[in-house]
Order: sequence, then C-alpha cells, then structure tokens
Amino acid sequence: MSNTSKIITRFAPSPTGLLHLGNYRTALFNYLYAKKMGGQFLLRVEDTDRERSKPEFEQNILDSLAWLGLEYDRISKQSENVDKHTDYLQKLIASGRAYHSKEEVKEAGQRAEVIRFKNPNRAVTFIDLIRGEVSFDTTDLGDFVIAKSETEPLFHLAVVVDDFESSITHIIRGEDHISNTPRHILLQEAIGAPTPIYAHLPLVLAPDRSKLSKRHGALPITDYRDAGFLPEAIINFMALLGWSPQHGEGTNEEIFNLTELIERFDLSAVGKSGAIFNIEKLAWLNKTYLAKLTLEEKLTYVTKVLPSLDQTVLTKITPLILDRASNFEDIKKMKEAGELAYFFESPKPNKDLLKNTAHLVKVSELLGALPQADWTIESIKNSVWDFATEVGRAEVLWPMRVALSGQAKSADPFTIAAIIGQEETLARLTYAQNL
RNA sequence: GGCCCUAUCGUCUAACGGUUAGGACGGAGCCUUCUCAAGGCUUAAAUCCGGGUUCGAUUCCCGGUAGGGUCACCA
Repeated sequence: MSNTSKIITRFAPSPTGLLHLGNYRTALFNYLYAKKMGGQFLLRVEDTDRERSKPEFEQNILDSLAWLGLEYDRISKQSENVDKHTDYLQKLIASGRAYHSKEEVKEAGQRAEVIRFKNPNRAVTFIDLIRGEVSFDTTDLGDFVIAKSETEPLFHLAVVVDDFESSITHIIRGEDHISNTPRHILLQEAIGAPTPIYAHLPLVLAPDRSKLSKRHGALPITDYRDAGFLPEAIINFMALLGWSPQHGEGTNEEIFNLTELIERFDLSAVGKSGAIFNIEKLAWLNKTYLAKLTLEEKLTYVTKVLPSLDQTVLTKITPLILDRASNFEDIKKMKEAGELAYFFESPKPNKDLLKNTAHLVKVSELLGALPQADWTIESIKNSVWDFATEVGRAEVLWPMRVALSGQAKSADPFTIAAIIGQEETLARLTYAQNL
C-alpha cells in the first residue's frame, strides 16, 4: 500500500469541558475505522479558544482515552499550530479570499475588526459515507468569520488547515458538524487543500431525544470508570450505539472486545438515526464483562468498594457479590442493606422468619459429624440432602438458611456454611434452635 | 423561522422489493434440587401518515407529520 493511500483519521475534541460518552463514541469509530483499514488514528486537542480551554479538561481526555484503550498514533495541540493557521490566513487575505471587516461592537469583548472569509456563494455537494449525497447553498452562510485577528484564527480555519497539514483522509465526526462541512469545503478550496471523505455519525441522544449534554446528566467517561464500569463494557456499548454487527449475513452476537470490533467494524453499517443512551443495556454488558474477570481481578474490583472488610472473607464472597451486582453502586447498596453482614458476624434471626426450627437439631447433628477436612459446599449439601428430601426440603433448607443468614433472601445455606466455617455454622444453628 | 439530517417493538437494532418482520436490553410467565441472584425456555411488544412506482413495498419516489441538528468574534 502506498503512503498516499494510507488512511488517517482523527479525534479532535476541545478541552473546554468534560466529554461524555457520545464524544468518545466518535473517538471509537475513528479508531476502529483507522485500525480496520490499517491506517492511523490521530488525536488533536482543539484548544484555539484560550479562554475556555483548561488543562484539567485536556488531562481528562487523555485519561479517558487511555482508560478506554484507544491509542493514538500521534497527538497534537491546535494552539501549537497557530503559525500554520496564520500563514494560510495571510495567503487568503493576500489573494482576496478573506478580508478585514469593520464590525459593530454589540457586546463587551467584541472586536471592532475581524477577518471574514469571502464566500463565493455557491452550491456545495459532498458525499457523506453514512448519509450519501448532501447539498447546501452556502449563500446562507454569508461571509463568515475565520479569525479574530491575523494572529487569532478561529475554529473553521484551524480545522481545515490542521486536517490538511496532517493529511487527514477521513473525517468522522458527529452530525452536529454536518452544517459546518460546506464552510470547510469552501475553505479547503481556498487554500488549495483536497476535500477529505466525510462521515457524519448520528448523535447520541438523551432520553428525551435531544442531543446528549450535561443538562441531561451526561456523565464524563471517567465517572463511569469511577462508578465501576469496565472499559470493555463501555467500548462494547458505544460500538452498539449506531453501529450494528448484524448487517448483511449478520450475527446475533453482540459481545465484542476491541480487537473483534476492529475486525468487524464497517462505516457502511453505521445507521443514520440518533440513538438514545440506554443505561440498562450498559449495566447488563458490564455484568457480563465482570463475569469474565479472573478471581483476582474480581477481588480487586470488590475491594475498591469494600476496602475495610476482612480480606479473607471478602475473597470467598466476591463471586457471590458479583453475581448480584453490575457496578460499585450495587455493591454499596448490598452492603448498606445488610445483605453481606452475615458473612462477617453472627446474625440475630427473626423467629417468625425462621418459621420452623424443628429440624435444626438434626441438621446440627449431621453437620457436626462432618470431618473438618470435608467442609466443602458439596459435602455439606450431601450430608443434609437425604434428610431434607425425606422430611421436606423447604422444611429443612429454609430454616437452615435463615439460621445462617438471618435474611429472607441470601445465598444458599451450603455456600454460606462453607464460607463461615464449621464452628460458626454449628454455633448459629444452635442459637436459632434456642430462640 | 431558514437550511440540513432522520423516521422498524419502550430502548439498541436486522431485514439492501417477496420473511410467520429476526436478534439484544428491559417487561411478563415457566423451569431450574428452600429464598435471592445467575442460567434455560416461553411470551407480549414495531414498519409515523398519505399518495405513487411495481405482480408485490419496511425497503424506491413524492408530499405531509414528527423528532433532531445548525444558524457565534465556541468548538
């Protein structure tokens, strides 16, 4: 493959705020497309607005991308390219394509003079990879402002120059940029740059179908990280928002890691309509990825939420916790609701909840006879099973479980017994018998 | 309001003129060695409306309607 045909995409966020999941989906699609095509994926921090750009926002973008595993081949900051922008600006002015324009100052901070692009006022048509042919009449745009001064280029100019200078071949961005495209095409022609291939992604929508934003509580991606969502789950979820692996011959699978996504991704399989961010599906995805973790990873995960609990016990109950939780909040709730307490301390079962303590003596006897070395879930179960079946499982198992947990809902009695140990099990059984 | 984009179950989506309109999340029900969770099975649930084109439209065209985006000296 020759160098000129190499595909280069870019993610060009501005560090003027915390980016949400919709923004990172754009990054993901740029990444996937570049990798799929054997090309490069660039990160360009669009910090032309010196007033609003903040280092902490930039850092958050870097952190988020790193966490998601979206590695870029190159990073640049738009502010470092101002020389280039002004070079082109000079040329545009010299050739009469742009001009100094006297302005009426309406608001504080406005300049009395800015630089406007001389709009050729014509129709512009481009092919959007997702939408097909799109046409605009640029007359509606007027002579738009491209710089505050000869040393202060603005967004439209900066974008076009930077994309040209870094040989961007494909611009994949949100649909909210679709109306900027004719301006950019006009500018490209004016500076003698080729028009890259455009693909405008449908927007990620808030539940009320409007553009996702802070106003709807759209969280920065790092908040999902801090809430216990796994990057794999977020990646998978974002990919499914607007793109479908089920196209063509299709597949009903939808669990894909980054590598698999690169393999399968296809811009032509990206839909055209906006997609509402469905948190429930994210939770489900997170749970499935949580289940894939190794035991050590699970323990690390759970420990983040329950740092003060006894590690030995926590290790044993981690699988149980993750069977019932899909994020940190779920685990916190389990803890607060007392659903975990019985693993750490003896419960005080409610007599009514116990229902029937008649068979507990026999259960104690059976379990007491078990050799310490044989104290496993399997053996515990086997030792009481026949008896339970004989007199009625619910008659035996329910009281046994409540005696051990004190809860109406809990893990099964065999698992609890195995975790708390023989001595403690017998003690709890005895306590319940005497209620 | 001008311009632009979009329109299949509640949600994410598949079906690129012919299907009993498929899958997933969520819901409901059942099963799964007592409860909960997980798992399995079953089930309810959709082509925005009106015209065309066609032997035949979810699919193509036109018009409505609805929703969204955008109209900065932000990006």
